[in-house]
Amino acid sequence: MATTIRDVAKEAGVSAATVSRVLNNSGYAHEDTRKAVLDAIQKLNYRPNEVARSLYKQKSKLIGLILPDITNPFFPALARGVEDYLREHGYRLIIGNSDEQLEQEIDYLDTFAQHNVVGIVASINEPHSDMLSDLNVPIVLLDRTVEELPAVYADQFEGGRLAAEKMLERGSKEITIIRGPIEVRPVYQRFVSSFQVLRQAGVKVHVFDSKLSFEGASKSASSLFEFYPNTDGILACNDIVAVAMMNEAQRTGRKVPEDVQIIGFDDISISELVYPGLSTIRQPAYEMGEKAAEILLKKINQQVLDDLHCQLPVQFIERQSTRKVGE
Amino acid sequence: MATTIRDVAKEAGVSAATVSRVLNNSGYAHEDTRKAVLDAIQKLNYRPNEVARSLYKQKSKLIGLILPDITNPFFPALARGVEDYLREHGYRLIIGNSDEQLEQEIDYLDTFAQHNVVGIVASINEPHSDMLSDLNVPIVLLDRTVEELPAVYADQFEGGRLAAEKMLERGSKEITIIRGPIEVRPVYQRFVSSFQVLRQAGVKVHVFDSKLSFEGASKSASSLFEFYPNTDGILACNDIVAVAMMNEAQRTGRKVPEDVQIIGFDDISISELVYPGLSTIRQPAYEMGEKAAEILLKKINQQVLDDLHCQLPVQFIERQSTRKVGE
DNA sequence: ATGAAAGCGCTAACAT
DNA sequence: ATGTTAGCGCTTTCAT
Repeated sequence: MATTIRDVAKEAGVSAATVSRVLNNSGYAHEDTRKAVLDAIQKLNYRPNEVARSLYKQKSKLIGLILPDITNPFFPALARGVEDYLREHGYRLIIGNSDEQLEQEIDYLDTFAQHNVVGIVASINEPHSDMLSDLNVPIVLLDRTVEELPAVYADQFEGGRLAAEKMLERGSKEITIIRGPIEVRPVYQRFVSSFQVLRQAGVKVHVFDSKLSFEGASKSASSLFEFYPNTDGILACNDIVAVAMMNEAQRTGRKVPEDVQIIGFDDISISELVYPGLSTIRQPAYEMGEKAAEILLKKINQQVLDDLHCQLPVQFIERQSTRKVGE
Repeated sequence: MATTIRDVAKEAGVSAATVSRVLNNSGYAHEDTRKAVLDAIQKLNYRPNEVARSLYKQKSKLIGLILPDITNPFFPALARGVEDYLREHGYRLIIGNSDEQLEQEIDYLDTFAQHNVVGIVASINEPHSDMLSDLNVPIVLLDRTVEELPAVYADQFEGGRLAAEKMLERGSKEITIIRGPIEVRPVYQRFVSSFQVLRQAGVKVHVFDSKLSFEGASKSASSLFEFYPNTDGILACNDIVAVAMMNEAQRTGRKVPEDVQIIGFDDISISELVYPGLSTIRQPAYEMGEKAAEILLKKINQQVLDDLHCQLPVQFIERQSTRKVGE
């Protein structure tokens, strides 16, 4: 059996209440008793039971995190940002993968409530507002947005625009945009933005669909050049898809970037390691996670938020899958 | 305020105890009252407070998971396996990244205890046995082993051997083994095993060190061919490192697999997507995670384990970074 | 078959 | 400055 606050109290020759006071630095405590208590705690290696604490205070030190799929490298980066920040502030994470499934999101939200989480960070598309207000717990959206909730995300329109412009500047004339699932908002936004720029520029543009997953990317890649053999520029919806497309380009004897240029989205770690290095639009995933955590803690501590929405800048990272030009 | 068991009791016109009974299918309950309670639960959308439950029973529905670094694609695969299995059985995950740091591992173990977790899955090298027995909670090691604890891992010796043999069969004569950090046991084991095979075969073999991370891989890759320019075969400690090396090979004008063959380890998702496709030793990560979860639940439910250690098979996955031979 | 009451470990009023 | 008491929401004897 773990040591309880009573054990400590007995050891120190005081009451449980006193122990609680020194533990929480609340109320008075004579320096001597304080020391006695601290000694007893040390001696018994006592750690307060968070569950009991949580039951009484109706709030835990737990924070819920919902991500679509931790298996997609973009999300672990977010998660680490969240975790590292929260951890330093004494909070821990209950984590759940939703696979973008409403049902699973709800299921986790439910669980979070049952465990008295004090806050939630979530990458979900349509927050179930009744549910959320029901929980009555601060939430911040990550990589997703909705008008009324705090959110941290990267500038998708700028990202989409940047990708298209850089591609244009580097001379591609027949560009295929790989569009991800339109239900995933940020992915759709970057598509729209790229598409607009390309259209206005008057180049030839194709739209080709792909899932965001590894298998999906691989599958769609295999038929890209059957549909659009003259593609000389690819704007991919994320880096995974970009890498798959780059593979297919090379496999079909095309040179990258000479014959086909490719720009990805996200800047996941692997993008730097593949050959040729993948040019991409960087989303500052780790920082996004940190920022979301920071905002969440502010809300938890009732501090006022300067802005509900925090948009982080994206950045064009040029590597070797595009033809560098003097700028 | 969330609805409590008393609200339900009042609504159903019974006592809290009765509600509890129907909730847990324990003790008697007349069919009529049972129905009344169920209706009330439905009507009030009542969900029992897991924290209160956990406090009384001294055990939660939470399971702790410690991973070195979720940012390394091998671990999310494990994590998903664990999560998906546990989830189906009503358990949730508190997750923590340790960065292989003893201090953080202990920190999380502590947290887990404070939250009354009923079990732990951990990828840690030296379980702090005093601590662990202190928690008095079942644990299963994942991707790591120690004599006395249940563990799930892939056959590292076989993996190392396979990689070396396949490389030999495919004709490389001057092989560089990229050795990861020797403190990480499985990584060390695969190295030893490969090394032995290569030595016995009498080919020229170099050993070159690298970290397992993206940055580490990239850094060490950049000087590989300065040290061993005549390398015609690379055995990498994991796929990330393999991809980095493959990049460097191509960057320095070497053809893969014609001039240099490369075999990785893990078979992370991206390995299929890079060009050329990376031949590798597959560890069944997702299945490992599932298996660990399964074993943990068995322990939690006091069932007997057939074997303490569960070793899963590895497999050589041949793609295009090696020269296929008729076999 | 059901209810009353105690208690899981902790904290916060309230006394002293 | 410190102790006593009640109670967070639940489960489980023990009565009835």
